[in-house]
Amino acid sequence: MFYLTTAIDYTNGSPHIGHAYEKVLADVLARYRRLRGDEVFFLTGVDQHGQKVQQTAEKEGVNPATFVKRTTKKFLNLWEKLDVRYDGWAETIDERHKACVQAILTTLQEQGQLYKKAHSGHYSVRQEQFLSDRDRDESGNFGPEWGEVIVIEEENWYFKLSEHTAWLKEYLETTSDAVLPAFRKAELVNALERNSGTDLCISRPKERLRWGIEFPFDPDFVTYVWFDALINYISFAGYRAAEGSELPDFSKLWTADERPVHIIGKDILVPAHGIYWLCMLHAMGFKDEEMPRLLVHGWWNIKGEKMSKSLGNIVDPNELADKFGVEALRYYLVRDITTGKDSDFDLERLIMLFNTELANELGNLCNRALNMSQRFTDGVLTLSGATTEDDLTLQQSLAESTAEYRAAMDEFDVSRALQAISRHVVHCNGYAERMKPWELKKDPAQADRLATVLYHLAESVAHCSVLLSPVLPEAAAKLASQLNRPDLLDLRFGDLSWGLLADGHAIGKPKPVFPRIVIEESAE
RNA sequence: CGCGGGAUGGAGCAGCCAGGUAGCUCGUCAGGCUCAUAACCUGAAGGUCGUAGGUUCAAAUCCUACUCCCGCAACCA
Repeated sequence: MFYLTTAIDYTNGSPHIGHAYEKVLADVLARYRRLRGDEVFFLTGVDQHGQKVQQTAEKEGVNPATFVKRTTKKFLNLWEKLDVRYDGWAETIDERHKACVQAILTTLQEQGQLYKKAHSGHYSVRQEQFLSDRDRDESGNFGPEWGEVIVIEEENWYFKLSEHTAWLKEYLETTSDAVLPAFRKAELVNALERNSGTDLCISRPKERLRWGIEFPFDPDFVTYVWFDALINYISFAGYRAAEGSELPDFSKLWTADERPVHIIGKDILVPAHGIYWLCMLHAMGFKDEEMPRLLVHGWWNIKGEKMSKSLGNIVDPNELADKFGVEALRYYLVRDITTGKDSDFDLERLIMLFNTELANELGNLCNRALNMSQRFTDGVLTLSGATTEDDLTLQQSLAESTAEYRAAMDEFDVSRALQAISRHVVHCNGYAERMKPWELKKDPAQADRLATVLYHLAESVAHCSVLLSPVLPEAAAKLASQLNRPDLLDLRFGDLSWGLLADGHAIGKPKPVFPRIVIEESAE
C-alpha cells in the first residue's frame, strides 16, 4: 500500500496557488501510483485549531467552530474543482482525531515522555503571545506593535524532545531517502546540530487558548499545534482508532515495505516535520523502517518575490481555474517547476505551455491523427501492412518515452515525465510529416501503407492518453473516448505494450481537447 | 566564519550527486507542408556554463577563494 499525505492547510484564510500546487502534486502522484497498479491511500485535510483561528473568529464575531466550517468549505470546494481526489479527509476538530491525540498524550505521559514546567518571560497582552529576543527592535526594546508587554510566569507541558535528537541524527545519517531532495536533508541536519538539547512546549493554558484539544490528564490545558496537527497523519490513518470509527486499517496503510510519503512545503521541514514529528513518532515507538519519507517541495514566487498577503501578490487558484481551465492549471503547476525547487509563477508561461505542449503538439496530433483515420479509412484501423524502419523507430520512441516517464515519476519528477511524453508527441508529428498519409491516400496501391501509418499515430495517441491521465484525468478521458476506447483508462502501466488498439477497431470522431488559450484583451 | 538555494546563448529552465562532443521550451531568421486547433515539419544564427585559481588526459559537473541575487528571524505551501 502506498500511503501519501500532504500538509494540512490552516483554515485561517483562503487557499492560494501554493496550497493548490501541493495538493495537485499529491493527486498526480497518487493517480500515477494507481496507474502502476499499486493500492493507494491519499490523505489530505485541514488544520482547524489554534490561536489565529480563535482570534480571527472573534474578530468576525462568530464562534471558532462556525468560522472553521466556513473556511474549510473553501478548501473542499477548491479540491473538488481541481479534481483532487483524496481517499481520506483530515479535519482536526474531528472527534476521532481528538481521541487519538489524547490517547497518545496519555501513553507518553505514562511513559514519562512529558513533564510540566513553569516558564517566565515577556508576554504581549495584545498579541497574546510570549516574545523572544528576536522580537526586540534594534535598540533592544519591544516595539509599539506589541502593545503592553509584561513579564509573566506560566506553566506548560513539555515533550522530552532532547531524548530523541541523538537517534534522529543517526537515523538521518543512515537513511538516504528520509528527506527528498537531498539538499533539504543537509539543511535539516545542520539545523539539528544547532538546535539540540531543548525540549518542546506542547501546551497552552486554557485561559489563553480555548480552541484546541484538551489534555486528558490536565483539563486546564489544550495542545499546541504539534500534538494536534502533526498527529493527523496517523489519526486519520486509523492509528489507535476505536471500533467502528470507519477509519482505515492502520497496519495496512503504514508499513515498512512501502514507507509513507509526506508531501510538505520547505517552510515546515525545519523544525516541524523534520525534527518534531519524527521524534514524536520515535517516542511513540515507531521504528526506523517505519519512518515516513518527507518529500519537500519548493515555492511559487511571483516575479522573483515571495508571495505574501502583505505584498498583495497572492495568486488565486480559483480565478485561474475559471479563466484558463482546470486542466491548464493542473498541467502548469506540475510542469513548470522541478519538484523540490522554487519556481516563478508566470501567467504567460502557463498560457505558453498549454498552447504549445498541449494544444499545438499533443492536441493537434490527436486531432490530425483521428481526423485522417476518419477521412481516409472511415475510422477503421487495420494492421495489414508491413512494418518499416520508420514505424519501428516510432515504436522505439514510444518505448523510450514511456520508460523515461516512469523513471521520472518514480522520482516524483512530474515535469520530466511530462517532457518525456512531449518528446514522443513531437516524434509523431515529425513521423506524420515524413510519411505524408495525405499523399498515400491518393494512391490506392498504398492503402496498406496508409493504414499502417494511421495506426501508428492512433496507437500513440492511445498510449499518450493513458500516460497523461494522472495529470489531466479529464482530457485523458476525452481522448480515450474519441478513440472509442474509454476503457483505456482502466489499464495499468504493465498493460502498456504496443497494440492497445485492435485490428479492425473503429475510432470515434475527433474534437479538439485542448482549445488554444487566446488572450483577447491585454488589459489588466 | 549562522544555514541553505541560485548564477548555463535574448527570456525561462534541465544537466552537476555517479567528470568525457553544452540540452530543452519560448523568442528570432530562412525554408517546407496542407491531414490538423493560423496548428505541423526542416534548417540556421546565438553560450569561453558568475569570477579567479586548483585536481585531472579531460571540469558546467569535483576542490578552494571571491562576487552578486534569493530564502530561513513576519501572515504563508
